[in-house]
Amino acid sequence: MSPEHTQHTGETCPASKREILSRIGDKWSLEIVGNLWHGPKRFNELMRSIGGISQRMLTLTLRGLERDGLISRTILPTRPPRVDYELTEMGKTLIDPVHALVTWAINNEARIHACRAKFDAAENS
Amino acid sequence: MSPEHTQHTGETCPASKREILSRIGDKWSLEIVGNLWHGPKRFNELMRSIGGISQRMLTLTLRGLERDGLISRTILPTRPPRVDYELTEMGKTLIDPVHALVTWAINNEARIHACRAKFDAAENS
DNA sequence: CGGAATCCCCCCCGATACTG
DNA sequence: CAGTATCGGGGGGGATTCCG
Repeated sequence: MSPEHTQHTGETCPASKREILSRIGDKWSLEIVGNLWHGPKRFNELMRSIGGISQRMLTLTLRGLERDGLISRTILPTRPPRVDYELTEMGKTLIDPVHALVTWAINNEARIHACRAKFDAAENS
Repeated sequence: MSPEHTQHTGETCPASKREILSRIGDKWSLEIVGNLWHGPKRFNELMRSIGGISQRMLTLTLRGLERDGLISRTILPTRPPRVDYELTEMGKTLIDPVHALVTWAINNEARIHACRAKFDAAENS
């Protein structure tokens, strides 16, 4: 164990890295991790707080994250049934990197939209 | 300007954040940014170093990143023609967050595959 | 060399309906 | 409440061909 910080200043890393990145870097996974970093949430809680995700995609993405060991799924034997989703220890190590990316997105959103408008105007000339 | 670090501990940020995230979080954008953080590269240079990307997707993704103001495209009037792609100033601010994510992916790849195997074995029982 | 254009397949994903 | 099942379209993306 203890993969000791794989020295990696650039290139390398063929397809497997990309596989992992597209797993956690897809449209909904980042969102779910972002919505779980305060603590556990239930299915419909996630559904509401994410907004715009279909039941199907929420289920599928949660399954994928669970399969990868990033979140845990706990069934509470209450009535009505209740299921809590929570970041695992490994999942929690994702918080910092994801948070950095989310913060970047928020801070640069306006600038990006400005660039887009400029670019589109230029090519329509 | 100067969006001064948007305080953001969790939720918030509706659809626009997701739009930006899915822009840079798609299959190829992260890869391209990762391959440019050492300096400019040419089209076919990127093609080779990324590996597995089609000409079409490289073109499309580069256009998208250029449109968003994250990379610049410079045509050198040499013979044969030569085109350099390079991170813009805003693009360079992406290096740290992306690098964090890539490092995470590399360091957790083995563990994730182990989790997957375990999960798949469990449900096939 | 660095593209643009066309064709076409696959699968992602939303909508809807049903279950425990 | 928390899912599963099924259908169907839309577009992501590969292969190929042609251009400057």
